[in-house]
Amino acid sequence: MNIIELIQDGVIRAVKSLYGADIGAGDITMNSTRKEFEGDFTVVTFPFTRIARKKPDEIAEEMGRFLSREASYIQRYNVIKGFLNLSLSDAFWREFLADIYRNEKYGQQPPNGHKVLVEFSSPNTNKPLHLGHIRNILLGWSASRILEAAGYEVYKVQVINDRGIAICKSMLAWEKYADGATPASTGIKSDHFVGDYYVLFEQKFRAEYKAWQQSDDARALLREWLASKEAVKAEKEQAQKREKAQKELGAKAANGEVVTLNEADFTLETYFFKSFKDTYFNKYSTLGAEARAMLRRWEEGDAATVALWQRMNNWVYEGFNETYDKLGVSFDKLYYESQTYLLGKDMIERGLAEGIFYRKDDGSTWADLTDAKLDHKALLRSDGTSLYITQDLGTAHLRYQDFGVEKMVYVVADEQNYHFQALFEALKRLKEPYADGLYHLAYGMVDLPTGKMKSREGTVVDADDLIAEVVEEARLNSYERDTLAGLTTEEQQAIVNQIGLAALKFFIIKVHPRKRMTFDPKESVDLQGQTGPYVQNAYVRVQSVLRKGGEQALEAASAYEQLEAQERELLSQLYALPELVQTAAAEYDPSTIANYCYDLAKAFHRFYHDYSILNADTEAAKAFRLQLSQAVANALKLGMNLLGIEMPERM
RNA sequence: GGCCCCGUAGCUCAGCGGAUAGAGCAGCUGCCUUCUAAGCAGCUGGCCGCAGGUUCGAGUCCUGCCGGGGUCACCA
Repeated sequence: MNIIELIQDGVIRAVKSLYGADIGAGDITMNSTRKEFEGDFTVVTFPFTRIARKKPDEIAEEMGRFLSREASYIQRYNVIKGFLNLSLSDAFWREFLADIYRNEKYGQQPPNGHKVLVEFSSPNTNKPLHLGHIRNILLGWSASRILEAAGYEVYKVQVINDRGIAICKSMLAWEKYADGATPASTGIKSDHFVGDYYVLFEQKFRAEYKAWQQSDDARALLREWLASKEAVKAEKEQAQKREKAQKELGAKAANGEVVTLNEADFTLETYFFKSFKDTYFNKYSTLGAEARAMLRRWEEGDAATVALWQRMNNWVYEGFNETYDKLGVSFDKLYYESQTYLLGKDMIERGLAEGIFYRKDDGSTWADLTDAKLDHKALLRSDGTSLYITQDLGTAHLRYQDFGVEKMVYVVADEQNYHFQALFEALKRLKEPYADGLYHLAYGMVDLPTGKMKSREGTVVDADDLIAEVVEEARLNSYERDTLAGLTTEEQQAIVNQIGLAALKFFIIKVHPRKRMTFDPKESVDLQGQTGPYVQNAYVRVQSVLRKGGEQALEAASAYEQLEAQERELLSQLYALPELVQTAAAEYDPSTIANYCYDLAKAFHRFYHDYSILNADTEAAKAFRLQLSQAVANALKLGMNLLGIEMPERM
């Protein structure tokens, strides 16, 4: 029995003995005592008023008297209104600390024999990784680590979208304009190199489109559309958009920014050509035709095309791996869409045979999910080719065959919530054995202080740039402080990396995944306050004390009486760690771990400031505080590692 | 319009149905001859979007409304 269960048991006995009623542990409201009151745990006595027919404070008083008499682990109690604050005995805390301070695994659960797969990152291969991917990667990695700590055997995978029209655009642009240039010949990081050709394609295409807009064909189409009733609707929409833009403008102007409305954005012509872009690409564009031809050749297995595809994708992978290395993440297995996109058809056939799915007259296959409050979902095109969900069904099944996992977690942005609901529902209806263990770890988009990231407007924050920036900031700070003197350049660089990445990672992970977040680059490189480096600093302070203290015989701690309130506070926080890890795993929520680490670091910084460890009044106090510091450092290291953040020994 | 998510201090975010709603940043003020000041302490700052309801007790649960976002493809 842990202490919480012991107290609950005591309360149950108290209620029985004092009021003659039987209650269960679930009837007891208990939390850790707020900092401003004395005590470790608090029992709320309001709920017992009906049973006891007494006032809450009387109940608390009677219960407190009972517990301090009957339960040896209770040292003192006090009553404030209906709250019974219990202080555990010094002996209890001493033994708890002696138990854990050497245990670097404290907080982790032993293996539970269950397997879980986590999919994250899963980028397209036409562009380098950006800030949105970083949130995805950090959440996925952290969720994986947390599940491991909760006892699961975890498999980390990604699905790489290596096929389709996007990569063909890069390929085509490279073929047409690169003149044989390579990442090696240009010295450009290889994924950026490929991304540059994607951007180049878009530029050339846009120029082509713009020129075409003046053609007779285009003018005729525009005239025709202007006469349609769609244009009437569009007119209203554009007017609304203009109004909204004007309002935002007003706000900016009040801030002293000088901005003007671009009237051309709100004309019907602009609207038409914007909405016509895809049609133009597919029906009129020369470049579009060439890109689609390339896609067709790829699908037919044309050797030269496949070779180019292979070559460019490899460049991208090489670049991605560099970024993953910098972020300190890795995967157990990669799935490539080019190899999985045909999977799933058999499952759909089976579903069709079993009457779970149905086929429309036009030959397309559908799932009717309306009774699950979802819609009808298309599973196969009328020509029998597969869709995104077709592949997802197949990939899920394949992964089950590969790893035999009972659970699968998909770390994917929340814009795909509906897709995953439909996918999970379809898998459930197919009676897949893992169907009840599916979870979509959905996260909100990352905005900038200036608004949404838009690739068209060049406001996308590049992952590599961002990492370099936070590390550089850490380097400048460290240089100013001059605390790393005596270390080699490599050692210093390693520490500066750890600090910069801690700032970035902590800044992103501390926000609850579900929430859309604003990423302020300026704040993300902050090294003070509620940040990763703040937590690291608490750990480093402990290491410094331990170094100065040398080898200590810590048995004297058993003679330490009268723990200080701040020591109890730290112990109480340490006590909460194992359950916190399990909750974080059950809820797939790394942000709680980040907040815990911050709270613990904060409490330690205060303790460190207010009390001397090495110069404590007695040998017992010194030994006890060394144990306590060690335990705090272990907990911080474990917690931060669950977030994918490394701890330096000095900083 | 239907469904889903969000709304807490000037800004970014915490907050298990329980006590006087908390941090950080920003602003102002103190503390380094003492274990690393990437630290500590103090001040300033709140109709927890609004309105009802459930409850001994609601920022937290329920309903409605308002505001923001997402999504409603034989795209991914």
